[in-house]
Amino acid sequence: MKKNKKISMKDISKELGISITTISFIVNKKAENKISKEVIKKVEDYIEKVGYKPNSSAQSLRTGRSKTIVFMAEDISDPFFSAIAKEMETIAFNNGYKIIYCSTENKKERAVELLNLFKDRQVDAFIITPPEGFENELRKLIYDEQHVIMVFDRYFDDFKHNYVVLENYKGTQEATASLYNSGKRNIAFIGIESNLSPLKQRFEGYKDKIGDYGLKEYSLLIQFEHIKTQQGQNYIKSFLETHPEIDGILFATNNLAISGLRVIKNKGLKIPEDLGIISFDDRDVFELFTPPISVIAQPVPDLAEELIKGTLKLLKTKSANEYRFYQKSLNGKLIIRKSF
Amino acid sequence: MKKNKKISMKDISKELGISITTISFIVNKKAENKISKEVIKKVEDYIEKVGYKPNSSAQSLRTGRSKTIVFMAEDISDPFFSAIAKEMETIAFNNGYKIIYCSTENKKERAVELLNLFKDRQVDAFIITPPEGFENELRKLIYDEQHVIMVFDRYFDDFKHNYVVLENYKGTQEATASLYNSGKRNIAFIGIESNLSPLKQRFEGYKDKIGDYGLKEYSLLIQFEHIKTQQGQNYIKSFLETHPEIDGILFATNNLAISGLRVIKNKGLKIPEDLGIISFDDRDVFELFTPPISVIAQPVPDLAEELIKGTLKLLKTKSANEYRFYQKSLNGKLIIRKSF
DNA sequence: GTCGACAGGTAAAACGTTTTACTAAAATCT
DNA sequence: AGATTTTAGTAAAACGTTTTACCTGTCGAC
Repeated sequence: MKKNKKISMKDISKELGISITTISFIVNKKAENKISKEVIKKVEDYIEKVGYKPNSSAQSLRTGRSKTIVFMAEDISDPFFSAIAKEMETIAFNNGYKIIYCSTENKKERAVELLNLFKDRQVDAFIITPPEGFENELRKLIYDEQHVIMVFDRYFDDFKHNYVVLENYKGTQEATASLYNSGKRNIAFIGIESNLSPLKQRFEGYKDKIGDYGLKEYSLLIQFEHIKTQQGQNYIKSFLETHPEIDGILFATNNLAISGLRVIKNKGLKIPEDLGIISFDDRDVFELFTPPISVIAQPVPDLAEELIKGTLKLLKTKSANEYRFYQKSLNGKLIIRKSF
Repeated sequence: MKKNKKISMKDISKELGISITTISFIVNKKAENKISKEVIKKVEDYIEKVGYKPNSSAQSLRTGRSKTIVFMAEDISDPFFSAIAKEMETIAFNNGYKIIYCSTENKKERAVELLNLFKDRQVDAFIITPPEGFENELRKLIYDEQHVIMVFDRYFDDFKHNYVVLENYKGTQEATASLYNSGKRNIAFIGIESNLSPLKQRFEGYKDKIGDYGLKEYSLLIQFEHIKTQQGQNYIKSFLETHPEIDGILFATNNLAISGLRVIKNKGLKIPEDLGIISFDDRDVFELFTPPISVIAQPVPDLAEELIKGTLKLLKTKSANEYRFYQKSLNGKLIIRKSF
């Protein structure tokens, strides 16, 4: 059983007869034109030999930076968010950062609670998927408390902030068009009742395109909490029964589509003959479904890269005291399968 | 713009004319029979008023404990692991712990690298899904370096350690039995070529049950890296073509089943008429598939709860210096749908 | 031979806690 | 009343870094 005393700079200092300051400079690569080559070599070799690693708590305490980023997702067990999380992880690690994840469940109170938990815990930056009604908290965080905040998936018009989002409007426009081009003329939109930017824009994209074609609008907006419930499925069911002429559906999110597909399956409707289907967000279930469902996919690796690189950049420029907003909007990708 | 100076114990001390020691005792609820009610009240009120939160870096530095747990999953974007992660998160938070996630991709080198990254970073415990060939590292970690390690999903016979796993053997026994009971007599096992305990035990469960029935064994073991690839699908395809008499398949993991279902779909085979199917691990795609696929589901919330509660318990008893192994084995749950 | 510049390095304060050992005053015991 | 214990509290060291300001010696220039 190994003697488990962690080695510190002081130990190295004593052992080598070199001051702690010098060790620190060398460890932090700030020794270049202050310390002689020989001393640097000596220290580096010794560090290598004994496997010294600086104590990160002490570093955080001294510098006020913890090399930690919090990713507050809507739901970290959702395939979309967990895929994003995984991509970010790697890049963050390679830059010496750790990521802590948490889920808001799209509840404002939960988000506030989590925020309070982390705010005073030496976190360098937040990547946040803000739930509805979170504007004011967010604004305070950014403008009053001056935290580094990257907003993901949605944004707010009323104040400037960093964000990485998707071109949602374009996405549903394209989706609606491809449903139209396959011959569908009674195209419905099933979305979520929400003021969040992506959900509104997806709806707008649909409406505008439908308007362009001079078609009739059919839409069903479901409350957030019913997306995955039986209740939600009931809404969809009666919506379809009220409008039997509907021959195409655009689902605003993958979870919505999954609920919808359950209903369609139960009712014995045929895709694509009775109903053309397209959904936002890809998931393996869509590819495996019979028939495979067409989607507007989000470019997960690109989003994740923008998110984390953007955040890292903000962190750098912040310490350089020249702050500029980081705002990116990426295009979705239409994947045509066999569902219309 | 608020003055952003963080408030510290020293500030409170000065403001209230009370020593830092006293403040510390009160903050840490160790004041009970040392400090008068009035002083406690006064300090608590003030803390409440100014929203003081202790600096966690300083706490970590002083105590050597960081209140951080690392969860090294096989792949954090896998639905199974991300579901586990999310459940653990909440419980950990409520106990004042943060979780940092990372993915080994089932690669030993990656795991070692991650471990080195975290080992010297003031982490209180590790929850690890060890990749193949990780035994020795793990043993060192536990016995030489005396870290708090909880092993998840798999375990090793050669040395004692904490774990939370599933009753995999029972699971495939049951699965094989239900395939048999539905009339299938040429039941194949499609698994993964691996020495990891769950994969071996799942295979054993199948083999023993098949032996009990006096049936012929059919099995295909795929390498880890081919599970999700086209290559893997090709293996499955030719396996099925070599043994056209197969009328039932037990898939050892969900990802394997997904690859298998793609093949089955492409070949135009009918489930359950041509082929009865059952898979390990539930996923929404199985429920939505046509026909819905039966599974042995893992009890995710229970597993997560055991994992995190077990780890927290180890952390407590470790500081109390009475260490006992925490070993739990939970039962899977057979969910019969329409696939045989 | 004095001045300045530079190279190579160090001492010590500070970051914000926790915790040990101590004290002064009050209460209790004998 | 004197000794002892209890109550209520505090001073100061320590955790392991980073960073500022300083020091010492050497060399070249004048």
